Amino acid sequence: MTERKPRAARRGRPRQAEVARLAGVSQTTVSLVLGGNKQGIVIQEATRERVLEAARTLGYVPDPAARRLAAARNNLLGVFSFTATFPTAVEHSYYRFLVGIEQEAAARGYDLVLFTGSSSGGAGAGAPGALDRVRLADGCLLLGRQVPAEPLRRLVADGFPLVHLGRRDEPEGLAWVGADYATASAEVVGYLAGLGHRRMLLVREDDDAPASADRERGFLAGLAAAGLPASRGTVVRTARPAAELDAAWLRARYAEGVTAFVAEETDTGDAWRALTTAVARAGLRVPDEVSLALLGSPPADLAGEPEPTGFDIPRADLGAAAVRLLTDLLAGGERTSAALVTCRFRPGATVAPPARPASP
Amino acid sequence: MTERKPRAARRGRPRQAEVARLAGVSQTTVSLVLGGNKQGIVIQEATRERVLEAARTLGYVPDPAARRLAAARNNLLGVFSFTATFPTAVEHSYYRFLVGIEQEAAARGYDLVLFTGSSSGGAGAGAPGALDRVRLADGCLLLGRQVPAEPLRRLVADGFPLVHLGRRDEPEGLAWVGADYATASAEVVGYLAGLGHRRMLLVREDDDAPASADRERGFLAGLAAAGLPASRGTVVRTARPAAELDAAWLRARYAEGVTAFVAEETDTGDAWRALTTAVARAGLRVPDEVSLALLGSPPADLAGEPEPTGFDIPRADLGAAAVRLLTDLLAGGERTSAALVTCRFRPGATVAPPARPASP
DNA sequence: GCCGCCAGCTAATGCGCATTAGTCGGAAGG
DNA sequence: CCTTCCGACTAATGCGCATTAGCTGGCGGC
Repeated sequence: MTERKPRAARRGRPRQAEVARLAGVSQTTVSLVLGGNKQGIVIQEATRERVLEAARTLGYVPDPAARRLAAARNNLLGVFSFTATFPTAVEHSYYRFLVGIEQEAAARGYDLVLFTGSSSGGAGAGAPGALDRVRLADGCLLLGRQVPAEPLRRLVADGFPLVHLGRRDEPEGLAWVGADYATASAEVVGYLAGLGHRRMLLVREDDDAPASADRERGFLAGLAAAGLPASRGTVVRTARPAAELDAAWLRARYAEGVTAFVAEETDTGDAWRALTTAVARAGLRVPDEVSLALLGSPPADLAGEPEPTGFDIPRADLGAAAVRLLTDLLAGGERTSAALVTCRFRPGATVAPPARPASP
Repeated sequence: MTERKPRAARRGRPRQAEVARLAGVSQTTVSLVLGGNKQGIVIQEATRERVLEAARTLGYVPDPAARRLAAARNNLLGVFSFTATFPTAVEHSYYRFLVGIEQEAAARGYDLVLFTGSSSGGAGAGAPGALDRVRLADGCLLLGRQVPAEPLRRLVADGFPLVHLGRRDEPEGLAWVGADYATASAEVVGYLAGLGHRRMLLVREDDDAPASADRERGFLAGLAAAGLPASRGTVVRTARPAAELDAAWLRARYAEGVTAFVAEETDTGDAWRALTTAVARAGLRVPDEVSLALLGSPPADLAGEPEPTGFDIPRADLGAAAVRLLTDLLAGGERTSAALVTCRFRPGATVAPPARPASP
């Protein structure tokens, strides 16, 4: 008469009560044995064995929701992405991150929850309350820029462990892991200077993303380190590089003694594209007459071209670092709120010593 | 005295009870109002408004864990992989699957759990009980061949919803989604025949994977459909294609009137590799003198080569189809246990009409 | 004038687990 | 011989929500 009539089909997923029955102990004991027994309650080895055996027999796996509800943890890390990274041209960037995330998570004994509709940029990410789903996991990795501020703020305020991939200062207290663009950019400048370039230019888009600012900072630091001057025209900001950086412009700079042009990587790769086009139209040869460098990776459609000198963002490392930070937060909650990973210098084939002596 | 002393800091997140108090109703009513009230219980508009207002005021957000606990489902689909697919050369195959899986899962309102250590082929996949972790999800997708039979059998026996990507007959009752290699292979043969080829060969590795068998079946069916004969030597089985299929062998076949060589895709791509190498060494030109076709995708390292004629496995579609099947199983459990997705023909550049009339 | 009924709620219960108070049968102590 | 204590568990409780049984007060019907 007291027949169990579950509301939703239970799929035969065994619970602790079943394990307990099989082992001839109470549900509490099962919880104690399987949960690591942080209370230090003494349990006989034989009993422990019986419970473990029973659990194995039944294929018991704790219910994450229940666990969560009872204020424990799941060994689940969330991954939530706000940009439409999955199926588009930028897809590899997401995948690379994922590879690093996956490996590090595995190493630390966590499984991953991919919050869908987030990575495909579909309805999911924008829907109200979408971000709240991450509360199922113990903590969550965030990627992308278009983060809805308000829900995020609340999550952070509630103390939910979150780590953003990429620098992000927005909600106070949000942890992040970024690439060290500044150092890598300086390194590229150093390389150019070492080859003998005395005058070089940075082309960047006209926004104020931290990533752009960091690169400019590094670029200028690199110049300073090499003892090279920076004038007004050393950093070129343009919203429409394709239109403004034409052959004439490039020739003019070349005539002024500029022998190396450096572009920042952007979503579209437009700065780099404009630069290569302009050089070609100006009839200058790379790298014999003009050296070109790219502060990041080339756009996918330019894969066939000669490899640009510059640096690569170690996406996998970045993902791994983010997982490390997140699990640290979970473990003890150091207030370690940020970390930088270093980019790898890429020699490439677009840089050579300047052909003619630099003008004064 | 009855002061609330939560075990884990409650982070000040409001719950339904708080909303209820503020609105002057019961927690049940709040749940009813906010939960969509699927029971059709009548609630006065004024009350509804008050509740909504209160919820808004407090910034109430339902706790997903509690919600899932109460509803006895997680809205979680698992993804478990047995092969070391993640960081290796074959990585794209895994990624492609994932793209399709992700999109379809998102469309159906499921999140994904990536069981780690499975896809990275690390300790995870092999460890005892590793497969049991999937019970955390409502159902699970399986990829890879090296599936531990016993745990899998139990899962299936327990009625846990599982779908394997790729054909698989092993444990009776396991659902799967595969690519229709047979039809696609026949199509390639038909294409060759249509161009005038009268004698062609299939090179396959010496194992009995369903995938290989299907291709052979399709190949032979294609021949039959074109009214072409198949003799003993029409299908070449070899465990070491690189060694056995040398220039001499190829020249001999060519002398016999074979104008088209077809290779099956394998993990390593060795059959295709051997074929192209042999043709080159034999001094024959592709596709002018000899046509080559590949039943599948070329290995990644041969990406620069001319695109092989053949077909592509629609991995994303396959992933999506698998999710569809799995969610159907979850929803009502049709005993739909298998599905095939069709492969896309790829014209490529390694096939042309035979240069000389086919010998009898 | 009593019954039944219905609209509009509320009380109670359980999901699966972790945790906190016991409980119980001895062994040690006096 | 009775109290204390301890080892080894178990009973009970609550997490936040959904769901299912009520419960209540008014109104129409006969």
